[in-house]
Amino acid sequence: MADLARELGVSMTTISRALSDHHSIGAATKQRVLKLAKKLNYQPNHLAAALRKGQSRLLGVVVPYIEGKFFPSVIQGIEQAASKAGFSVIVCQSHEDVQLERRNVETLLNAQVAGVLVSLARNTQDFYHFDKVRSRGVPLVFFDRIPPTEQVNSVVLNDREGALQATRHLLEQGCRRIAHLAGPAHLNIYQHRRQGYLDALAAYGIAPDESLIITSDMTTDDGARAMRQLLALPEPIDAVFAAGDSAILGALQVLKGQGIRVPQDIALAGFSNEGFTAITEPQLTSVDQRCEEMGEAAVRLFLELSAAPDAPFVQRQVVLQPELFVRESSRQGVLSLGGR
Amino acid sequence: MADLARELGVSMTTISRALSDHHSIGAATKQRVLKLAKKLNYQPNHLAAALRKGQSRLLGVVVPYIEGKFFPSVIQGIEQAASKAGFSVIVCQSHEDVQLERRNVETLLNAQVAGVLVSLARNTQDFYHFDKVRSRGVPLVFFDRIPPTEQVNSVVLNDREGALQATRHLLEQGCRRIAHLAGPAHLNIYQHRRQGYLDALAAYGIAPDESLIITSDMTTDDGARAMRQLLALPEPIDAVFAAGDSAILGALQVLKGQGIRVPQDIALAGFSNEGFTAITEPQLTSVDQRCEEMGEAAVRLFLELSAAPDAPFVQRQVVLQPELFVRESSRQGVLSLGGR
DNA sequence: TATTACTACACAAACGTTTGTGTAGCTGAT
DNA sequence: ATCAGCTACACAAACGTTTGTGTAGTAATA
Repeated sequence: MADLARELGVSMTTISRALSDHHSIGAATKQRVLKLAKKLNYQPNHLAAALRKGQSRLLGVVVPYIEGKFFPSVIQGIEQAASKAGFSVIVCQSHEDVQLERRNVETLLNAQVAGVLVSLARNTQDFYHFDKVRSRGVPLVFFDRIPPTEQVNSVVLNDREGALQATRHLLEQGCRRIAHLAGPAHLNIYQHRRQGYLDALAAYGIAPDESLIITSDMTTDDGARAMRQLLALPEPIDAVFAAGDSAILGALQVLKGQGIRVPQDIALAGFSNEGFTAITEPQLTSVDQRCEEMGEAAVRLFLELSAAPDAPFVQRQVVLQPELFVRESSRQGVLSLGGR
Repeated sequence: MADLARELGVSMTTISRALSDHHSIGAATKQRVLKLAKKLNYQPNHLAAALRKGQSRLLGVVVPYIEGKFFPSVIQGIEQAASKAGFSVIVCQSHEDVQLERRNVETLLNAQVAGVLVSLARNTQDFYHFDKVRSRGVPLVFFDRIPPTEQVNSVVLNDREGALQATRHLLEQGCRRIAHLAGPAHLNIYQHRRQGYLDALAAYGIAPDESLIITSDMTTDDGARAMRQLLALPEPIDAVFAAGDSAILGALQVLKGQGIRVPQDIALAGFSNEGFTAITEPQLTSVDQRCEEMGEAAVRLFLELSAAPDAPFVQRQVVLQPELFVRESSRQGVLSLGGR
């Protein structure tokens, strides 16, 4: 900047204001500055600016992990929206551990991020570590896995609706004894998916049967275990809706191992629309989570918050609508061909 | 820091040096400073330090994308090793686009990252945008997809060895007409995999047949297309080795669609050991890439480089050994059962 | 004519650290 | 007695921006 100022015979103030399009700089001067900046290949030092302004162009993201489809896709969406707004993204993983989550939040604050986007770790039950974020006036947005009670800004999928769609779909296929593989109840998403399952049953006048609802951590193994348990029931089931695709995959593997036909004998539906749902045989019906939209929405929310830094807190929540992808594991055509 | 200095009646210099364990500060003073810092919950402003030192505790990473298994896992490894060394990671995607890659590198430099780790975009053919990184004295490490000719520090998989193992395995199963689905030749990895394939054939005294080598972008569709092309050959093949798992998946789908038995009629092997290789039927044999080790190695290399900032440039390369995961799509037991 | 308002710019302080240089007292070797 | 080499600390200048305040000159309004 000093070079530019010297070259043009103006002060650094003028340079700075010209570059940031300040109103008190004449259009002609702005042009001259911009042109010379390009010519000298001037690279602004964001660090200095951040230091002075107490705020950087970095956006901090904390996720439990970045495997599978969901979180990478959300991050993808975040990245895209953020870079459009001139922000860079810094991603941390909590590895499903509150302690690491706390450390991550500290790290991000120390990096003077402009905002923090968080999806909670599985075992996060208290939320004091986020107070510091708020008290520093840094916009805070939760996505997907959000604190159950706290007053926070968040963007979530309508998990209940997704589960309801999937379960209703199974009902429409003629299934009546539908089991549910549920996830840890203290995570909002699993709670809502379970509720959607129950609501769909209720709409068909079916009383919920607790022995058909199996709660676990939703891994493939958990799904397999649960499926075996369900097969051992005296009265056979005719469908399974799982709150996650890994679990339903485990279930599918058990069924195939025992020669039980899917969907003819038992229909399956999962949640997340993971990549492998289109690879298994039969392909798995699943609820798509609008991952990228979720990322974009989170960034949008952040931008709104940071546009009005000290506006009084108003809780905002964006709710995305899921979409059911019907595949072979539950398809009607196949069911009727199965001659049930 | 000013608070600390005032409280203890010393200068800020002393505080700063005490905190960074400078030799010219007495042990007693250091203790006092550290204790008070903890008590007042002093949070260092890394930005200011970075500005002053011209270097932050951020590590920049540029990858083509973060889907599938490979890059997320590498990033995982990077993250782990970096945080152990007190660095945070900032990830950018080039989306396989040189232009974006260039922009990403600029962004990272502007963020004053301490180092840059890069895996090249598919269409990156010139490397001027990395000169700026070097000229600023910022350590630069390439991983997996590296510039073919340039003198650079890098960590790569022994792709040739992996391909050789896979092809030799197919040969050991009795296959003799083995096709190869190759990737873009200007990317080192695909070149080496192709070479490994050729070397394995040579070791068995088999002359390469150009009509059996099909080059593409290695998507699932590409794999399917290639498989159809191979099936149309006058002389039938008995195995396919693909330089990527997506392509071999496409091939598998075509084979199953046509009722051709795998591995009895045609054996398959892929590369990457993607998650879905254990889900398909039959499960797919594939070469594992040691993703996390690659990330760790890249960080280690970076740390070495930044430990000796202005040492004369010595090209360093870490070569990781791949591991072949043999699964049903190529298993001997099944082959012999197939009665060939 | 006086007041206000706007344009166009410069001065200099601030952001929170790090670090080269300076100083003073002390120890041990020459 | 002198010098070198240590320890232990303070001063003040940097790092590259942003921004409140000040100062002119010009135009519009009262």
